[in-house]
Amino acid sequence: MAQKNILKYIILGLLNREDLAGYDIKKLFEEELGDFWYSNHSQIYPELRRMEDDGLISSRTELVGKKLEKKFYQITKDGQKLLSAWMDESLNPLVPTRDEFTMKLYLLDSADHPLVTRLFQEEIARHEEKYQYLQTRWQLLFADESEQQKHFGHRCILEQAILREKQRLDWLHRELKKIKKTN
Amino acid sequence: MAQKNILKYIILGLLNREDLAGYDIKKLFEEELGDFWYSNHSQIYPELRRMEDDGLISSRTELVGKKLEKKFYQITKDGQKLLSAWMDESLNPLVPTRDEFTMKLYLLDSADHPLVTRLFQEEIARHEEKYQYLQTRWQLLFADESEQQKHFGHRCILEQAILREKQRLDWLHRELKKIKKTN
DNA sequence: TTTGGCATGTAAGCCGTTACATGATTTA
DNA sequence: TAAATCATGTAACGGCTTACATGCCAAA
Repeated sequence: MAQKNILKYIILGLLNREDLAGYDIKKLFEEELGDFWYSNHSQIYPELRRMEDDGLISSRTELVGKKLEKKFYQITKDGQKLLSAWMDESLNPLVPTRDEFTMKLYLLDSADHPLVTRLFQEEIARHEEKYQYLQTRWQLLFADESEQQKHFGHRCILEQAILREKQRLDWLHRELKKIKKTN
Repeated sequence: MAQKNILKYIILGLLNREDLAGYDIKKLFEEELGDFWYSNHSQIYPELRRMEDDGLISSRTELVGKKLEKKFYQITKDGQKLLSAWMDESLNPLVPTRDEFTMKLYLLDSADHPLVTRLFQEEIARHEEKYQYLQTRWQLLFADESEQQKHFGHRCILEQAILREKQRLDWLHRELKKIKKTN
């Protein structure tokens, strides 16, 4: 059984707000949700088909231009029932994070190891980049105060992601300083 | 290809410090590393076998009691080479977190929804429990100052995990307060 | 003597990634 | 008109979880 198929419920949740095509869902993951959930299109399309077979969603086709077909899905009554059951359910157990940086640090097993500094610098650089990107995005989307109240969910995710990066960076810088002192 | 087989390198890193049996590795994941890496024993044992077939590790058997056999693995020269190559390599791209709580919150799409408060309370409760557990563990292991200098890696992981839980809890409490005000 | 922990495996199957594949539309 | 983006799929495979399975040892 492996993990619960949570993607299914997330798709239901998205379709519960508006009709979407597979491509739209993919875009949402890339541009809005990706920091807390992500699926590739190669997982999305087959899932949509299965969900339609199961009667959780239905589809209609619209033309883009003259030939290109876009398949919009809408949630059904059954889908809504299943969605609200999931919403009512208690959360699944926390899955353990898998953090390659921390494991490397753990395995070096000493603050003196010559690789430690480089490891920190690499981790700092990648989080710095991400942090900058997220900040730019926030400016773009929510700097205008009239937008503050709208997009509750989107803002919630983006701000959480920004905070997470900031806290990570702070910790990394603190630890690196400590390490440099002892050497 | 999916993900890189990082478990392999972690096992190598562990065996590079001391000989271990599969069960010992399992125990390490459960008691020491679990917050930043975890694998089930059903993944560990076959992996060890493959690694031995590939000449990265070798094994010897010791008796526990009169009949029970325990298979200790040690790292080979080839294993050490591969380990140090991995250590020198740059980190793999960050994998996106999958966070069911945040997705549910996102999908409720409003601070007013009756489920929001319950959702927060549930998330707070589970992180509170974890936080308490981790704190107890720190006390147990590192309260004695003579232990402070030892176990660099273990302490690093435990303290990181504690900080993460604390920051998460702080955020949850802050947001919950905000939400209650607007209602 | 029973219970819990030690110790090592195998099998089925889902989740997710990577790669393969194709074609239309829009934009620079 | 070329490049980027829109749009939808399939195939192969590895990682990981869950469940099945067995037996020994130590401690209460």
